[in-house]
Amino acid sequence: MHGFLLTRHHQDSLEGLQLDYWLATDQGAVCVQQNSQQRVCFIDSQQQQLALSALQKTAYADQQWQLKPVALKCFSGHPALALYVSSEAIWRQLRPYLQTQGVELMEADIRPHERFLMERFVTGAVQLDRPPKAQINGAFGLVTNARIKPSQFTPNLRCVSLDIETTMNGQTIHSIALFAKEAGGDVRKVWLHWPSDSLPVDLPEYTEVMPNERQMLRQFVHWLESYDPDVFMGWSLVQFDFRILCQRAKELGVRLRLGRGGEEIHWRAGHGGRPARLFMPGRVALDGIEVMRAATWQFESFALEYVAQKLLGRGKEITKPHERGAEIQRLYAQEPHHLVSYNLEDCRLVWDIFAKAGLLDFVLARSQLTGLPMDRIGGSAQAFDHLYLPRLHRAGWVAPAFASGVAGDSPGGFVMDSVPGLYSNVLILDFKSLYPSIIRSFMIDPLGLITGADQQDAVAGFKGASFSRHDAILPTIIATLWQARDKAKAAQNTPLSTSIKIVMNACYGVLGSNQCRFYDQRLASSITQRGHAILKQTKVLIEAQGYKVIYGDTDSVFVWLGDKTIATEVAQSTGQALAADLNGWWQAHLQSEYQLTSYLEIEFETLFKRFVMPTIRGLEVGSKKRYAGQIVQADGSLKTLFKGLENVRTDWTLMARELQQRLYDKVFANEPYEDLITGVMADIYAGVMDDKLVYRKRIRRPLLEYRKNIPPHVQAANKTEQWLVLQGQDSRYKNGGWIEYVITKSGPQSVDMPPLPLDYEHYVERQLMPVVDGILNLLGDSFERLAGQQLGLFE
DNA sequence: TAGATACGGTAGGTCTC
DNA sequence: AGACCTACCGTAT
Repeated sequence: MHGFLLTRHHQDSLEGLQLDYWLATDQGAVCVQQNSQQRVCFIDSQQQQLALSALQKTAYADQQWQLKPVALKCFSGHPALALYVSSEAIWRQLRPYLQTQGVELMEADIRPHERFLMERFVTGAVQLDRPPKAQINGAFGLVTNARIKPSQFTPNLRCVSLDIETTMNGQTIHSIALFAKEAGGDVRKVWLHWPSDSLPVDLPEYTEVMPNERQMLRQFVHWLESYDPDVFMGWSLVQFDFRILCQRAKELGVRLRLGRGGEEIHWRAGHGGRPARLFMPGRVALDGIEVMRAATWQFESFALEYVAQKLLGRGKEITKPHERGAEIQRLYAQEPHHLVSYNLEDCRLVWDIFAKAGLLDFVLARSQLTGLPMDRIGGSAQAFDHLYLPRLHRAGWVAPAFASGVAGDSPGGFVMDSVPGLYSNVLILDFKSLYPSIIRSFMIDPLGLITGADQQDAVAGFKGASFSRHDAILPTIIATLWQARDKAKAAQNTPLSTSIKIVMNACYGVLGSNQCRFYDQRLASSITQRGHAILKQTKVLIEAQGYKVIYGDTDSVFVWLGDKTIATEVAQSTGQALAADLNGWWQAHLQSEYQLTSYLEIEFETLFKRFVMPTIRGLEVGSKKRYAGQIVQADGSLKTLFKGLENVRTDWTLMARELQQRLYDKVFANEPYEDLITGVMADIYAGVMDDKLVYRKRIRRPLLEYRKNIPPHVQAANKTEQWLVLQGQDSRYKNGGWIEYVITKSGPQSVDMPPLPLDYEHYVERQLMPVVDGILNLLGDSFERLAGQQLGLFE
């Protein structure tokens, strides 16, 4: 029998430590229980006496812990001892005590339910050695002490999209909506809490009206028990909807038994920027925002309205964000039938976003690759552990305790000085997954770093590192991921190839983070400094072919083919030929110089027909991480692409961003631009551009924490807060958030407040002029000249 | 319980003349 | 008033 892991927990039971796994299978939900398990961690044999005497001082008898030699070595080179503890309660006492006694515990942070999976190489899908026994109510199957193996099973999950509407303070729930698409048709359900005797009219047929909130919650739980979903989807689902649901249920004395074994669900706040967590055995709550971020989707705003508009081309039924809260209250009071349909529509939007963006496939792929639970976002360090530790143990080693490697800074990517100017025919060559390919080619590996130290044939790294050619684990993991990614790409499975790319890159990221147990300056530097060398040498090789490299960042080089007219096809084949040459050179070089196989792979990625590399503002030197260029799209049309420039910066006004787009288009097309600029300037002064003069910026901290200086967006927020008090309204910015503000003749103020005359001089000088001069100066022209002419006309 | 560094630009704030 | 430094934000890779 095969299944896919939904949730995992551990707890003390009468039979020792118990592990609970919930699986989705083709025969419904299955609970797998493993009894009599133990906590395990490791101790350096040098600390044996210290550990023993500390343990014997505790109140716990020998049967509750065991310290045994095992056939594993520590990174120190000494043999390791394993400490087994039979209950979580005792573990919680022993662990801090041993640590205060100076005993260093290795792998003590690996929780037993994770260790059980990883030591069996199980990530997302599992195979059971026996069928489950159906439970009395038939709702799920139970297996005790199964043997489990990894599997490639892909589940058919039963999902449901959830959304609630509440009063503005979240103290009362008006309605709860669920939506799902099934083969047999759409599932629609809205529970409306309506205390009055006179029922509202025109309610959609899927509405169920309940006389009070308590009964609404009960009915909601009751319905879900029989629908029995595997996955809840939503928008801020855990942070908002489940928080309110749990809070209200508690206040009203309703038990939200939504766990699959009848467990009451618990909501736990996140601490220190971490997301909130939900305890719900057997079901997964997926927040669309978190999943999209993890899948590297980027939006100017993750408001449901905005994402739906961008992705689906349709938005919510109530659009103005500031009025939304009040509008919902009005709807509930006056037009409950509209509130019901609005509530359901939000569910449907979330469902459609998940479908369109392939989010569920992404979550499954990621879980299958990393072994992390489906609802765990981020967690690169854990994903690394899940893949690395079992292989390390098989090789006979125990992972070091935290922060035991060589500390110190490691450089990041190498960014070339750029050659500013306006060009034709610039192409980008790009190393595909440079850091993973360096890890793979140069045998970068935490274990190899230890064992390579006294191996004659080791590969030299940086900062004194040398890496074993024989013991490397990470290069093998990368190789497997790399092949899987090529396969996913060939099958056009984007969610899968995206997750593989993220996991591969995270393998570098965690090694450079002192939060990772394998952190060592020599590991991170052997990757990044090798990258520097590769990029510099690549530039030399290209220039030896007679082309100029005008820029490069970390894994890319920008090659200028010369301003003569070149047919697109010719430029493209030049790029491909260059890439092929370089790949061949690196293969030969690594073989002859290091006797290594090169997995470095440079690719011709982009051809710019026209290209701008600006200078730093007010200087002659070229800028970095800022450029624009004109690409040829698949249908033959031209498109201008911006990187880093004002056009892509959300903290610049729409006026400046749009002007930059139109101005660059004109310059690339060799069209006159004067009228465009003077026209926009005239429009600003005429007051017809006011709605495009709004700044939007995040207030990243609570207002009171801005002490050293008060930037304009914070000034605007402070002013608004004072005004809100006078209006008798609630604070809006006290804890930060987003603010939209304008610069008026009496300073910055938010768009919430009654409008004042705008400071048009500010906008011309600080928004229009920088954008215009950014490109005109390269043409020997300037805004000053244009403005002077304009003034001349008026004189 | 936790991926990283590199970069540019604006505006606020301080120092100097 | 202008030079210089720093805080803050958003971005590239």
